[in-house]
Amino acid sequence: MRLVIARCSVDYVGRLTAHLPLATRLLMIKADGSVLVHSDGGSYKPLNWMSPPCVLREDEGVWTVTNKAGEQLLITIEEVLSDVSADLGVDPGLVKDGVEAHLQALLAQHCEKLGEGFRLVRREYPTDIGPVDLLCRDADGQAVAIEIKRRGEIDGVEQLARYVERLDRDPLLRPVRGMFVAQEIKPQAKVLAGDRGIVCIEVDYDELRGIDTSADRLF
Amino acid sequence: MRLVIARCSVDYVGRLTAHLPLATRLLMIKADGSVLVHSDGGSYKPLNWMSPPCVLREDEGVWTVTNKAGEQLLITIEEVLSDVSADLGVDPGLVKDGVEAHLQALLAQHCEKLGEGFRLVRREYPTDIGPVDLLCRDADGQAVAIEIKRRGEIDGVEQLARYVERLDRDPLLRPVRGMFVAQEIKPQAKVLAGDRGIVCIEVDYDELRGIDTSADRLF
DNA sequence: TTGTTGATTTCGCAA
DNA sequence: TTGCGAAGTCAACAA
Repeated sequence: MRLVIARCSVDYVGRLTAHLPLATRLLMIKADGSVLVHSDGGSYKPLNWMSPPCVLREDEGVWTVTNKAGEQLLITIEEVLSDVSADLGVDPGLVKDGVEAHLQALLAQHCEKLGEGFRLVRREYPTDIGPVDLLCRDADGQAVAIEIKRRGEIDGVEQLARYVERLDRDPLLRPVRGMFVAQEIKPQAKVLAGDRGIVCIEVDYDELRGIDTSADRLF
Repeated sequence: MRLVIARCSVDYVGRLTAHLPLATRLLMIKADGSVLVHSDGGSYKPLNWMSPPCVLREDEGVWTVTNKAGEQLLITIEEVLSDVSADLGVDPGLVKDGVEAHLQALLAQHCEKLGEGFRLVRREYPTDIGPVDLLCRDADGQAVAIEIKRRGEIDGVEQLARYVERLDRDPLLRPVRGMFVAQEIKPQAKVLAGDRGIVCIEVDYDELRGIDTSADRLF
């Protein structure tokens, strides 16, 4: 990795065109040739960048970064204030825990938490407009399509409503009801769900994880 | 801005928990206190980070970054390989040039590209749930409501369906048909559009831009 | 302040 | 490879 602090202006021509006027910025050049232009603030997103794979050509006062699609990042360098390099090696990578996939896995395993007598038919039950997270049968044997989100918003309800509409056309499933499950459901989503005849359930991730852990610890 | 290259391990506890094993990485500390942990590859997204506003506490071999919500980034530093600082000042910021707006302008000017004999009634035709991008009349004089997106997804189809439903209540327009226009339309959006009786058209932005340019150059 | 929408989204998984 | 949904999405903009 190479880190250059320089007074520069930057132009991007590709999926859009964008321009950065002359100012002092950090230019980060990674081992794969990708370039990031960072200012001293804002978020983790650079002001401008070129994603790998791409090629950096360094001319007198002008850097040209080009990718396969022909998109270009033009960096005009007025003055270099600092220029350091280091060999970082390959990163072992991030280990995550606590995202939607976990929630879905936990609920698939403990679907009785969603309603007494619930039995799982399958996860990722396919429809022709995409898979629904869980398909269950309730205590009466009626089909229940379940959409799981970390945070329940209006889109998720619409999405589930479409799934239910599709699944309800299947004579082997009909009648199908919908259940919207999330750690937290926004009021507007609840209203729309009510309109669509969809039940909303808010679940506690830590509690579910606890159940799972305690079940493991029985042995 | 301060740039530290160090052998370190990183733990994040907040909206999720995540761990980075010991490796050499770049730690970027911005003027607003935010911290980014970058590896020498991947995209512009850091391996881990803390967004501002947040506070960095530096102890012997351990950095603790905390934000208002109580989320924490713990950086355990084994060895510092480089440590440079620079004053970058405030960045004047990015100047963008949009694609979707341009696409709408081009199609308003060349709506015959959407169907033979099409005439523009107006851009941003108002309804009580928001303006539809274009309203046209086809060769037979029938009203056509047109929604333009850069990329056509399922939400856009729903949006257009709502517009068509509203406009169709107007006796001066009825019957109104819908047309969904984008550079690229996803298969699922096409399926839903078919269901809703909406026509899908994929247009070539570069070609349209070319027509426009050549038309300009007649003079 | 809160909600909604777009992104040069990026990222990960599965067909 | 492509498609699709999630993201610690982030960030801009409107209400």
